[in-house]
Amino acid sequence: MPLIDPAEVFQPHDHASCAAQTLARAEEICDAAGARLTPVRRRTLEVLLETHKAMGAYEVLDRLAEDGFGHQPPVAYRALDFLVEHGLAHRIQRLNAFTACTQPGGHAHAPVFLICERCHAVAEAPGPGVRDALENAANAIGFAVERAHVEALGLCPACQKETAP
Amino acid sequence: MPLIDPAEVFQPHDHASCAAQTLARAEEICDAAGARLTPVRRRTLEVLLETHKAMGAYEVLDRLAEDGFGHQPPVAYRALDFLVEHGLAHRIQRLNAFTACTQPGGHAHAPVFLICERCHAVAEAPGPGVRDALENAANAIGFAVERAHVEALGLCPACQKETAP
DNA sequence: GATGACATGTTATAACATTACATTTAAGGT
DNA sequence: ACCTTAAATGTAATGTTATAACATGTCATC
Repeated sequence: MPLIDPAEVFQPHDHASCAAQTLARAEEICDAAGARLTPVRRRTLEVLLETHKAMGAYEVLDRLAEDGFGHQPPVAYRALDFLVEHGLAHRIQRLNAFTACTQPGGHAHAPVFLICERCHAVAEAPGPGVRDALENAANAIGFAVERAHVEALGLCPACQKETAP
Repeated sequence: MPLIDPAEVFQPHDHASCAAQTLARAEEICDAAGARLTPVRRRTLEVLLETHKAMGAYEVLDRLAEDGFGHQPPVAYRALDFLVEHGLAHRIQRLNAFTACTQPGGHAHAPVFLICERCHAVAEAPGPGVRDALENAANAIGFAVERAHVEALGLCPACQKETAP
């Protein structure tokens, strides 16, 4: 039972509850892993959860600084790294930016990212099918995949409607 | 008939001929497209072709400067952008770096990249299977994919042997 | 030989990321 | 409670990657 359906990310939804539930789930995950969701880390996740767009580290940093945390880059990068390590956020390579995980603990930590070029929202689609295909392609030449980044650029359902007519 | 088999990239091979053939093919492609493979651009491609590792823009820039071209970042970025636009090179998002295309004109311009974490070589495997799986995952939520970056990290065949025993 | 499109050179700066070191905080053992 | 230690945070300095903006040069075409 995903917290939010991938398709809903691109549509208006009860975002307050979407964010609150994800945050609650994040706390459970940290608890279970014996990891500490400290104030900066928690606040960083809250900031990322405000939007489904990816956010740059410096934008996060500005927000943290406003809240009284340090205003040097490592403050943001450390918190973001923690979140990524624990599967609570993802780095979007294509954008050099970060986004809160919408499925923490979900689909085997191997999502594919769908990045809308018009509204800049980022959704996570289930990755297993794509991973399998990738494994096949790699195995065919003897390459052993450890992890993969799959990022698609295109138009989300809502923006397709806006653009076409 | 690919210029070089993906698997060979990770093994010793006649690299001089590999590079020369690719360069020749690049010239044909530019000709056919009415694009000009000017001295900087050609030299940039030659530099990338020296190795199957991805190369950062500033490393390329240094090489160009040595050869008497300008030594400001745009010199390298413009040449690299040209090569990428014409399918003669690829940007590897994960590494913020560039690599010469080993299959110019080949497998529908939709390769998946295999990045060896030990020797840092980058190979291109045929992407269609992966693209199809990605299309399926995206279509399921109404997302229209325009292009995608698929990058796998792991160990190439040669480095698996080196590491295991 | 003027025009216009493309390509290159150069300056400056923006945007993203890390190293290194000092200080504080929290957890566990005695 | 107190000490020890590991983890987390703060801060300064710097490194790396990328682009904007504008000037100059080159070349094909008319």
